[in-house]
Amino acid sequence: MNATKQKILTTSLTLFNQHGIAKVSLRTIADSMQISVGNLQYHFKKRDAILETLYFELVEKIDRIIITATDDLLASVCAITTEICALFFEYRFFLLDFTAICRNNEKIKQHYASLYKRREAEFLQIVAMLIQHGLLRQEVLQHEFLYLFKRMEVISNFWFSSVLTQGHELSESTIQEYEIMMSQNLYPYLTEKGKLQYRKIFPDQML
Amino acid sequence: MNATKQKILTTSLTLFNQHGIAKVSLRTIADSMQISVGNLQYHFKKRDAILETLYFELVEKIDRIIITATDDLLASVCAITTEICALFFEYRFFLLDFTAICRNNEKIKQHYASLYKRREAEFLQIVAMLIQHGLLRQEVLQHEFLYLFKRMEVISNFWFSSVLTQGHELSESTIQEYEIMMSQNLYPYLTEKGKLQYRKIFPDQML
DNA sequence: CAATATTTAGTACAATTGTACTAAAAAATA
DNA sequence: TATTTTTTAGTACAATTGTACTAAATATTG
Repeated sequence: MNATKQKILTTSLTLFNQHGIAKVSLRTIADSMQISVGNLQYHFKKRDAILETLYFELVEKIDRIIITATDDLLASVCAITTEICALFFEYRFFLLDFTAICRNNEKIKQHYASLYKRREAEFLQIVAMLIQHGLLRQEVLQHEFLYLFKRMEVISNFWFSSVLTQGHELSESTIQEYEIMMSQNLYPYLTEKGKLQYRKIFPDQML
Repeated sequence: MNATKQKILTTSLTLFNQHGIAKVSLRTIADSMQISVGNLQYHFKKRDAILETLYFELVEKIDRIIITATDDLLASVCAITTEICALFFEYRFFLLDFTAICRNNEKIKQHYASLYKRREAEFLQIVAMLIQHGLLRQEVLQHEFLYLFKRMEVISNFWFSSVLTQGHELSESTIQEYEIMMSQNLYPYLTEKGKLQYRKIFPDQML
């Protein structure tokens, strides 16, 4: 990819993360990297083209993570969580304006809707595997793990937003808290065997 | 309160819920209720004044709910959840643009930040009571119920947003799912006694 | 070198926004 | 009724936005 085009993307990402999409105009981006708006527009005909490129960049990076998951199950599920969180932080602007973006961009909206379904299926597969390995207990409520997924997805997508609304800035500790929240969310569903492994992965969390 | 002023609020609420804050200008509101922008501005000097009034309206309504909670503990906790969800739905525009609002409005931002802390304390108090009544088990992980609160707060504030990003419209079933998610979130922490009561409250959820 | 394609800058424009301001109309008050 | 206050409409304005368009500069190619 063209060097200018690439720099437009990284500059936009930085500015979006810093000030939120709504407050970053094409002029803001152009001024920030000292090129003309005309030049910027030569590389991205529509403003939304920048957004979409960044979105699919993120999606692709996440997909690459998920595929590489293999060996020790519980540990690798936790590791994936960590990696996803890091990526989410890198593209945090996106999550902070998630609803607005989906409302204004049909392309991203539709893509995420189908992505969500795919992720749901993948999650339930992992759950099935965890049960098979005797790490997770059986369901005792209707669609218990489906709702667990839904909750995890909300937390995953909106935890950064939540932190901001609490009046804090996003930082390293935000990421750490995210990981604790996600892992603790899983904990009550683990079998004794699962809890034993959990203790090894997160010794600091134990009382 | 003045009739015109009141109608401005209800009209704004409807329009905000329908199209999102960003797409509702002062002219949109004025045109919709067939008054002049000048008149609108007479009642609300700043655009944000409308927003703030609606916000504090919601806060007050929620406060009234929480205070009236008394008797059968687990059931009333669930009942409160339902009522809050109904109010959130009524003012859903607010949650759908929560981060943007907090970024742009210092007054609301600061108020919510302190409200969050208050709610956290209240939640932990209720947890203590539930434990005392033998309905909730003791903590086994560090800050386990604090993180449970954090998760509940994220889900509570961003569930509607999440549904929209999944490509669905908000409806009655959205509210129902919210209630199931929130109650199932609590379930794994209940004692045998607590689970027994749970079964009475949500017989449909049992396998 | 000459010709062509790519990249850049600059200007212009139409649309929208929040808000300030003025004056008329309506309501309240004395 | 007279006058004072409240409410309403209308106009104007400055700022910002995304984007279209033109022409110059630069790089590439033959």
